[in-house]
Amino acid sequence: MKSAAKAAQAEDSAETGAQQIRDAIREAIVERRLSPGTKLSESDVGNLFNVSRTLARAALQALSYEGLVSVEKNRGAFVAYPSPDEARQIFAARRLVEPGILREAAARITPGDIAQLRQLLLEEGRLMSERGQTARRAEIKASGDFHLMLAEISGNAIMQRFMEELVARSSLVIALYGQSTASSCGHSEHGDIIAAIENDELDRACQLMLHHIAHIEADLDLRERKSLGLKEAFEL
Amino acid sequence: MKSAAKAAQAEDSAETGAQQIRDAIREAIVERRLSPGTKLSESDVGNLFNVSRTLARAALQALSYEGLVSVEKNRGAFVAYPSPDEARQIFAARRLVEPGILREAAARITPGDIAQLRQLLLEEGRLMSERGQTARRAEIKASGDFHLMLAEISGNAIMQRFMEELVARSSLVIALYGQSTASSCGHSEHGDIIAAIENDELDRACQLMLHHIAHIEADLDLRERKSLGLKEAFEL
DNA sequence: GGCAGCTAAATTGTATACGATTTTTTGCGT
DNA sequence: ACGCAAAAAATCGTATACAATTTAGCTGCC
Repeated sequence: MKSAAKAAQAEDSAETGAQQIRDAIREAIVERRLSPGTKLSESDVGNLFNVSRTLARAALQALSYEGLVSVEKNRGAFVAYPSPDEARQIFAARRLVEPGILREAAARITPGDIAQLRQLLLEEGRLMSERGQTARRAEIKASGDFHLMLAEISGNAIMQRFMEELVARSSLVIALYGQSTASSCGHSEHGDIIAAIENDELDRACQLMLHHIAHIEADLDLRERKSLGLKEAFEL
Repeated sequence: MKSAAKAAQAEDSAETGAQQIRDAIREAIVERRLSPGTKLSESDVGNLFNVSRTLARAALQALSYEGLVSVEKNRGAFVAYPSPDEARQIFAARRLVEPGILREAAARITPGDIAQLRQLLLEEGRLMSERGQTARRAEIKASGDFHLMLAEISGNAIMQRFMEELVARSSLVIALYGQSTASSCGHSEHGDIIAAIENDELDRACQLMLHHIAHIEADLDLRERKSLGLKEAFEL
């Protein structure tokens, strides 16, 4: 079993080629193989995937709707470079919606769901102890998948899609402003949340979730880095 | 002053022609000049706006991402026809996020904002008493603008965009499943919410908001209409 | 040496063209 | 008449082509 919680397209198939490209680029962004600010020219993307610029462009447009790339008129597309203010808004949004999602998920959670969550947690822990870039990237994804799975359990496809966007953008923010070496320190917190759900301590679970998000945010250094790339960079 | 709460593109200009088409079609959908299920072929859209299919397609793709149109592979784009279940999810999402938005908005609201909200309310009331399709459509939009303006006041652009999507899709749902003749009965409820905010009765304001959403939802008749278009339609 | 202005290269914006898939129409047989 | 099969029309998926804009490089002048 590969990447779990992806849901994929149960439909007849991969609707159009652009979707695949979009997904591939998104994955690369979320796993931080593409750094914020990297230029994604339509021709390059097209060549890379052996498709025409038309499809490349469509994929980039789609990613722009999700806030993962920003397209500037007549200048091109770049991996999004969230400002500190954007970063704050992203986490404010998560604090706003995740407790609600948690409540809805708890209301309809099944033993099978809990088992799956635990499995995810185990995987996450295993990756944490492993070495290497590959493991690190997988860990980043697994950490987000926990939140995504809760959204999936909640049964609300709209909130699920919204959470996918928020988690992806969070990854960008952490890549930019994160300080701690550990990609997502709060591994144990995930476990605590599951435990609280199992014990029907709903309010406590929400509290834990809020703390968890706060912890992630506390690890950020949200200060305007004005690139300082000219004189200042050599003045020290 | 025209449609208020639109924010528009403060940037240098209308980024690309596709955006304009997208906005025009979205407005038509939200104002219910386009009914759910209406086919939007790329050629027709292109001809209508005197642009190539390329731009028409881009606009439709964008609308598809917002959930306002659904594109079916090799079949075309249609104005979205939300299922009863989708409708429930849309309103569940609103119940989930709107109280939170309200809280954030209340925390940073200014007297000027309140004045604007009141103005919006006045306009809404004026339209309610007016006759004619045009007034009806303007009323629909004004009713949504109240919720949108709260999101704008909250200062969170992400939540604002999300609310824009939810409000637009709500309009589709109401068009499909709404029963009452009044487009949005709860006009007075908007006023009550503002009053509660002014009096710093935050919890009450949230309660009112939840009731307001519940009222809108209560006006829906969410039952699978299976088109019953052949025999059944004449058998009664 | 440095800067203004112009020219050329690269990149995006939009249109058109062609192949693939679906839908409709036509026509035949029963 | 009815149903079914094959052809025709319409529509979407993708590629290519051309125009417009930006960026980089260069020349010449100060």
